[in-house]
Amino acid sequence: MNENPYSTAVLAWYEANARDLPWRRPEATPWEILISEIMLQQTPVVRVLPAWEAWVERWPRPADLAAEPAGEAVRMWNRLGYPRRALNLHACARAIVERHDGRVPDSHSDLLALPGVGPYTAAAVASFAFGQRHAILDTNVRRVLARAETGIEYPPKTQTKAEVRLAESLLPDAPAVAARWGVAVMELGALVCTARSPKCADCPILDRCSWVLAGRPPHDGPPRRGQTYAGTDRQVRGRLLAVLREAPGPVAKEALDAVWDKSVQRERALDALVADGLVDPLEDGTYALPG
DNA sequence: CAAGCGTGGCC
DNA sequence: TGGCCAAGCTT
Repeated sequence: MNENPYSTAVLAWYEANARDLPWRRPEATPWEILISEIMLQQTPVVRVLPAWEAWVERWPRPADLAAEPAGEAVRMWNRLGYPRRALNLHACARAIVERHDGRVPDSHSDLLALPGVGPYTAAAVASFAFGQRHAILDTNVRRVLARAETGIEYPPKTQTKAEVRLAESLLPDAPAVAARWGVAVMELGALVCTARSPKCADCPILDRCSWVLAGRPPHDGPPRRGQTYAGTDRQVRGRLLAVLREAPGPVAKEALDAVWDKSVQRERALDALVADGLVDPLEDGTYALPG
């Protein structure tokens, strides 16, 4: 068998422990899987589940979403965070209709050309939706490989070429097995080999984990970058957009002004939202979600 | 390439 | 309590 030293154990563990997520079911369509992958970017599964259900019910095919104004996607995004992704998904739908006859493309390069689809998401859709052989390297896999292979607690802050090479070197040869392997390692990172308090007692490759064999040395080097939020433009953007999402139609400037005291920062945030295409300034001085 | 981009839950 | 973290992408 053309498998890496972990694959049998990890695949068996996945069979027994994988969560029953709707986008993993056999009947899930490539479009549904693409929606899930965009939603899951930097967002926990538990928060994605209800949003995903609502989206696939309302827009079961790319053409259904493509027929709507972008603002409807932003409104449906609700509080998932990073609302730019709603715009991206809407633009994906229109690109898929215009360039790919309404079907999610199956080639990695075509996927990569879609808005908001980067190397990870393109590989994930090609692998999970179409059974192709691509290295899956997300935050979960990076952490598992850092520990199991490299023997360090956390991967580098930014993804390195060495990590990509490592992930590729571990990829089973048969596409179907490779696809299974990719989702299995992700799941292992999500459920067992977690960032804080990993559940090593439940790990199927504990006896081969370089980090454990080295005595679980703590992370050294610079502290990992923390995200600040309170008081940032991001928080202001979030408040401004929330007002627009919750309103049935265009809102007056005064309603937006009420969400933040500091006018300079508030105006900067609003301008940025307009520049990003998330907010539409209307002729009469009111603001709306994009048409 | 490092910074910017939302939101909420957890320890 | 508050920093950390969550299936990244874009510029």
